Amino acid sequence: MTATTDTREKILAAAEQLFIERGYAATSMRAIADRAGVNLAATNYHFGSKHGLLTEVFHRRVEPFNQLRLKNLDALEAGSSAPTARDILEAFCSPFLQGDIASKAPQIVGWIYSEPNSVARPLLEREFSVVASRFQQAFAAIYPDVSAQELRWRFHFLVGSLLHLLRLQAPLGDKPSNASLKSGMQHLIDYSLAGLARP
Amino acid sequence: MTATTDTREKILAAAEQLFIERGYAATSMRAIADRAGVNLAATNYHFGSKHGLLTEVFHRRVEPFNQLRLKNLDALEAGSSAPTARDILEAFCSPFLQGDIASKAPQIVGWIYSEPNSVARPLLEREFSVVASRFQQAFAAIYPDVSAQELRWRFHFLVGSLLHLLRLQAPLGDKPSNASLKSGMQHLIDYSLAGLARP
DNA sequence: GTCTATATTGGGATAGAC
DNA sequence: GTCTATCCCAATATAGAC
Repeated sequence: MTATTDTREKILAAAEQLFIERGYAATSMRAIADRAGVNLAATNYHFGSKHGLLTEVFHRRVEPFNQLRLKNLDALEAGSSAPTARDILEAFCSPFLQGDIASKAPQIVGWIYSEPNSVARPLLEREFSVVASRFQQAFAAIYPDVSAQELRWRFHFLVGSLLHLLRLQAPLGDKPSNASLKSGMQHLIDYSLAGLARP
Repeated sequence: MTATTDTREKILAAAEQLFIERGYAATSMRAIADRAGVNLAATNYHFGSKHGLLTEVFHRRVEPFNQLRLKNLDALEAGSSAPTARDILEAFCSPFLQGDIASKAPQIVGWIYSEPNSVARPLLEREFSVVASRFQQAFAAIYPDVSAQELRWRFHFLVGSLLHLLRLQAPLGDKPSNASLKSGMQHLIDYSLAGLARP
């Protein structure tokens, strides 16, 4: 690593943390530069603008993460036996637990959905539309007697529960931790299966 | 109505709309005053500060809304026959559909949960902790064989699905409307019942 | 690639006239 | 209760030296 990428990385890490904590609009470039321990001008040199920095912060976590989701799904569909709903659900959710690949991905994804539409929409469309469509198709193959519209609703509610878990990690009153995310994900899968797999 | 309350109301309505659209941090007092058609100084006169305005915008929608939820629950528990899970779920969700009482409440609630913790937490604790606890108790009475911890998770996921519905109104790809909120709420209740009512 | 210094704009809040 | 005018500070972004 040269000093160049080092500065870049420090800015990205600081911005990521502050966006998660305070949101995009409430985070200033000054605060980012301060926490990164770099000069204010370096932020604009490397990313052009605050919005450019936002795009990069989001993309570098979510892109490899979504690749992993799709790889999981490919593996299931290439298998000899047809995947179960639980298999698909785990392919969709479990990457959030693989800390080595995307330790910050849960918080990044939980955060971006909470931004106003003007901020979040373009990023969501770009990064998630393929994944959402692939996984909905996978569920559709399992439940041929459920209408596409009904299936979209069920998927919608699943995503809502997942995002709420990613954002708060534990129910109000409990204190969040890495353990509670892992445990919560198991609860989520059991809960969601009941809602997804109805006649 | 005197001119006084009129100005107050115009500011509240404008702030409410802008907070929903852009979020708290991205909304300036100037933008609020402009949209309300009042002078900038009037905003500080009536609410002291931007944060005071936020508190009032939130409270005036959510307070009567939560009262209605609790009234619904009281009525159920005072009835001769024991309420079903569906009864309780409807008591919790249906106030979002009563446009005359709380036409903006769905969007307000959907929005406040998306604010950073520093903004949202104090408001959430103040306004929702009683309601959440009452409804969890009601579910606990129905499912005595499910542990309190497990029940908190299920309630947590239900709230996540509900908030996602309130925020986006329709699945990605569909276009949102009042009709889709109403229809979505029925889908949500069926979906959530399956997750809540497991052995 | 990184710094200092600064241009420029917009923010929240208030003093004081009416 | 409402206005005008303004204070003071923080924001994004860039110019230009090193």
